[in-house]
Amino acid sequence: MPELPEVETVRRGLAPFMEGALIHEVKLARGDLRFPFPPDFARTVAGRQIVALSRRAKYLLVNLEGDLTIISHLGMSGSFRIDEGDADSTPGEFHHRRSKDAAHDHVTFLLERASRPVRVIYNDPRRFGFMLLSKTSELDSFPAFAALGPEPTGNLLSAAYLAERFRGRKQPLKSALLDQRTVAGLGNIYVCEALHRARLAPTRAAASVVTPTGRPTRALDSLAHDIRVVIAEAIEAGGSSLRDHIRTDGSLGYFQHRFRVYDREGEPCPTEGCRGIVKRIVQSGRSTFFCPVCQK
DNA sequence: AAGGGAGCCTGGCGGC
DNA sequence: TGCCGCCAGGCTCCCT
Repeated sequence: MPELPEVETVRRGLAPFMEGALIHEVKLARGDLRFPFPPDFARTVAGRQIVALSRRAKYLLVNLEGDLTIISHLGMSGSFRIDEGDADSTPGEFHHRRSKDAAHDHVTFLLERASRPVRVIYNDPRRFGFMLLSKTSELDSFPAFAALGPEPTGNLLSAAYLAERFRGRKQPLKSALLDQRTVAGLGNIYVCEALHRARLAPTRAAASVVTPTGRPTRALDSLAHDIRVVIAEAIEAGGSSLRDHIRTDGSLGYFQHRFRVYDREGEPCPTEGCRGIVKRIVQSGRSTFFCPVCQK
């Protein structure tokens, strides 16, 4: 499921229910997901108030009082959902979905917010996700965060920065962009989409969009811009839902309808005036979708 | 030393 | 209908 726009959508969906809430209890259905939960995870977290929900790259951060943060990663199939009030009074459709998925409900947060009970449930069939703890004051030295590149939101991501990263690198643009040290939060979908918008072939060497003096080419200017735009549009659309519900209320994101190439093998290239057909290739074991005609 | 591939898991889908 | 192999939005480790 989750690249940056999907995690940001989850954060926005959870925030109204979680920020300011008191954690009464945490129930773990098993001792591990991708990694074991930290020792005494439930006991350490219980009794604290949630100060804020934030995000770094594809990580959701639950900032608690007392210099403690839950670092949550959704892996490939993780999702959160909210359950307000009595468990018995949930609507039929919701109940149906819940019972179907219950085998993969791994964590339940029992919260109280504004004197009302709220349950926040983490579900993850493939269990590639995880939850860890860090002192809030030491988050920057968390191993996965130490080397992260800039966020593609706002104006932090510049062509000059990418030129510096790409200079001298033979690695294909696709893999260079999937590397979280280049840009934080990009995944397979949005890398394919950004490269198409910038009309750059995913197989092209990263160094080929940098001039001999280390400056960005015009194509790289475009790429830096297109990455920011595609991420902003996807967040606006509530992310992309392929086979999973991603929003905390069970509704779907709709950016998947705006994919230009991702999962569109064999379809006509959407670039105006281009007569190409979207092609699928495999790079580093991952599917890449692109137009061999207009992406050079 | 950079880059490719395997592995971690389960579920859904297409093909036979 | 049933079974089988393939594929999936991420990340880390190991090998060359």
